[in-house]
Amino acid sequence: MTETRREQFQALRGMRDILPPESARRRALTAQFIAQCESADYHEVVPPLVEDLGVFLRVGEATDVVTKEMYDFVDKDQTRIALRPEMTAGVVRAFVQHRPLLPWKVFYAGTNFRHERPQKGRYRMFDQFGIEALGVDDADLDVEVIALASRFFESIGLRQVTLLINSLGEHEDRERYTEAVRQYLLSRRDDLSEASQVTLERNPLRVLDSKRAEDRQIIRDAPLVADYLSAESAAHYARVLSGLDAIGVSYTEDPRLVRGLDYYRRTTFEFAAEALDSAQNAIGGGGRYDGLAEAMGGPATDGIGFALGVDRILLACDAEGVFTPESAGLEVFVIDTVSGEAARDITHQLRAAGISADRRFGGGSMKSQMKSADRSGARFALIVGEDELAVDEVTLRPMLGRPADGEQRRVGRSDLLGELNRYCGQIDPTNPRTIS
RNA sequence: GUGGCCGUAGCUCAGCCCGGUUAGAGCGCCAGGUUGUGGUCCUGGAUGUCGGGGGUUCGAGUCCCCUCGGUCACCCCA
Repeated sequence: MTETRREQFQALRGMRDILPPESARRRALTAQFIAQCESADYHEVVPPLVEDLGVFLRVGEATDVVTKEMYDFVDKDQTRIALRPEMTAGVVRAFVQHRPLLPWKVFYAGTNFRHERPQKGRYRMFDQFGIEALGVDDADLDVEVIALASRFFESIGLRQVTLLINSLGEHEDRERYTEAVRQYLLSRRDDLSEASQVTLERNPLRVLDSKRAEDRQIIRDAPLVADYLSAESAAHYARVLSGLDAIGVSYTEDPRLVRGLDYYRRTTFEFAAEALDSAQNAIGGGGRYDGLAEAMGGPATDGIGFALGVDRILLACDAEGVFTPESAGLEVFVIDTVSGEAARDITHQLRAAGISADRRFGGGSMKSQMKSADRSGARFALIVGEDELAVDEVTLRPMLGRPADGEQRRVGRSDLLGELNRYCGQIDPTNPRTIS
């Protein structure tokens, strides 16, 4: 009765630990994305993880992301704050606060929180990266933004990605269209699924996204946005499409694509991974949000951006069997069967010289230390035993069977670095190598 | 938030339907075969709050309830 068991904690629901080697793979993915961004002159912005609740409410009062899924709470000073459910709102807030020169082209990579029921490819804590470009009304910017995402997917080897695209028109167009959809759906209200009838009340456009069989037929006959676009919106959209054609980015027009966030205007798009058979096959999405900066209290400023889901991209990569980067690999594993002092000193010396090295702590037999060396994947085992110690030498044993690494041999301690430098690369300490 | 399925060693799983001696396998791990040499092979070894709590029973991994977690779908979205 008095015996108490120590409670064992585990990660909260929907949150998980990313362990090696998966952690390195994610880092490599992000590095790829950053490279694409920088090639187009986008630079990183790092907004806070927490904002005033009001910032996120601008995302849309009618969206689930804001109404049901936000991690919001009252701070110690009684202000209402929230963990970000997405990045765009914070970035636009930052834009309004700092008023940078236009155009402002930024990228971000970070963690978001949404209190949803976890599912494959959907977690309560999840990473996204994306870009935002503010201050330009040119359709060619839409093309640039979309093309950047498209190039990124190609660069990591993803092939089965479909770009879905649509235009929701200007604010007024969208309003008129929404009303038309509402009227139409009301006329068929009794045929809609129960859930969609509820959705219809607060956000008619979202009904168009329903996956329920009974809704499908009705949705098919719903009014099309294209018929509600102003001449200007239609021209903008046409120019986006012709731009994509010109640079060879293929797309599928989807007149039902409405997307979940209220702030979208005109161009909207989504990337679907065809290799994913789960319902979570949207690996990214974005669009224009021309009214958002103004809603945030800033000047009327056009904007466009997208966000990509790291977890889902990786899932898609798994499904296609692509993007399996290998780590750089350990160069030397030091084995010391005497006192351990040589292992201590040599690993330090090698690392300082830019050669990656590891050893085993706690000694152990030659055999067991060799097993450790093998498991480490090291290119060379560097052996120090009684014999070597006596004559101030080490034994260098190639472990990977590469002909270029030569045969096992004895090397003088003073010649060690010179010998290894013939095989192992130097590390620039200001630019540590990453896995590629 | 709603519903289906699942939860047994570090991992993948068998055992559960038809309760009954020390709960198993493969992989991994450790050690030895090889008193200085890994990856193959052989031999041996360690490891389980059977997710947690309660109940039924002489007896529960096995049956019942609750709960937590996972998973899939819906909702929604990346």
